[in-house]
Amino acid sequence: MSVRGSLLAILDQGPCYGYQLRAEFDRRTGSVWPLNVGQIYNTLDRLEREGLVAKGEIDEAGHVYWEITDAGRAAAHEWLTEPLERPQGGRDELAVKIALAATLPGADVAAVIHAERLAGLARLESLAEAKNPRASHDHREEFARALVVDAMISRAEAELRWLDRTDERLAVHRHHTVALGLSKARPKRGRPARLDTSAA
Amino acid sequence: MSVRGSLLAILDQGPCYGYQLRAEFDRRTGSVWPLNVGQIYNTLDRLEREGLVAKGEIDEAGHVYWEITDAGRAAAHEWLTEPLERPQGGRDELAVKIALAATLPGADVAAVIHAERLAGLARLESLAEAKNPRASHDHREEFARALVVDAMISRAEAELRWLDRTDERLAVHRHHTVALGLSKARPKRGRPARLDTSAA
DNA sequence: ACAGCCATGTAACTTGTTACATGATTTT
DNA sequence: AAAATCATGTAACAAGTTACATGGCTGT
Repeated sequence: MSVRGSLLAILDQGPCYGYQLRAEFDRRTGSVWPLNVGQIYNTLDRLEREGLVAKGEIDEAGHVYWEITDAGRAAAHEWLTEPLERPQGGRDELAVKIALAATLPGADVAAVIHAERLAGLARLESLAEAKNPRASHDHREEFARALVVDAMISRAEAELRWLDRTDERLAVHRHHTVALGLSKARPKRGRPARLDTSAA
Repeated sequence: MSVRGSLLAILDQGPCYGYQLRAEFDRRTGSVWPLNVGQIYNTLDRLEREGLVAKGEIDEAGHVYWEITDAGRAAAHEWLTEPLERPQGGRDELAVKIALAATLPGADVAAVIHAERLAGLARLESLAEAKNPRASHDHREEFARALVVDAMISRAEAELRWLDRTDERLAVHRHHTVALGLSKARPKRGRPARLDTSAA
């Protein structure tokens, strides 16, 4: 919902045309996440379908301006006011992967963790570089960039710490079995059925 | 890709039928993210289209078993081996929202941050509760649950810290202007055009 | 003249997600 | 007999993402 919400919030400041919206999004997020222009037009169409924005005038230069509707204003306000809904299946990709790996008899969890750890460190490094102020930027855009990069660093560090903790935990519990074969305790009542590469 | 990858990784252990796959996924992730069964069948169909899995035998009880193909095995291996690709537009929803709010002349950033902070604390609290071992579980499933819950706590804490830092930073820089009106510096060459609810 | 940015759009696709329909079998 | 669980599926949607087509204008 971040593109959706962002466009609404920006349009709440006044009519904009598509290409301009991208520029606004970029400015306001420190140009950290380049946004494909096509997506702007897609999203505008979808927002129009929902009655949250409307096609407005076209100026002499041919720019197609979009305006926010009352419903759109309400939606923008809600997006800002209400805390982000973490969708039901807000799965943490990394956690899923490591948890899976830890329970697969065949897999080398330590190697998986190590690979992710390296990638995390690399990411951190490039983020540290991205932190250095850019040259030609507006100082407000620079500020936005700092916020955003800081968030990414924060998250990356948290992931690394978690990976380390998990690695240790696994090392400690290594002598216990963590691996899970395909469950033999099948549902209630089909006759048992087949297979089992299990190693429990 | 976490459902996709998980199914492949599980099927790599041996053939399973749909309903069973959900049980396996749940067990291996501590039942933290309940997975709609329908999605299993959807995903299996999609994986079949890609040639990564194939419909296998049906046992006496009527269970439709799925098998992994060689290509599927390769994909599963890659999913585990290669660090997760953070997609291009790997936008951090929270960071986008706060950055946007911070640059909108009209918005009350502090309030937005405060709301997210409260939500974050609430989440942390419910996670702390979710950390308590469940009764009837297998101890390995309990372990998986611990890993996953820990990851979520770790992330939630990181977000809270970032929110606090950001709040402070904004307070310090409050006297400087952070708000960004719609850019007057329009692209190169259309005649200026219209509007401006800007407040810079 | 040619490269490159400005600008608008379209089509297709991916992953995830829900809601619903259907029926068999257990459990109460 | 009713409620719950097992089990398989379908249809539709949401949000994001890319690749491509098209044209005008601008600076070199």
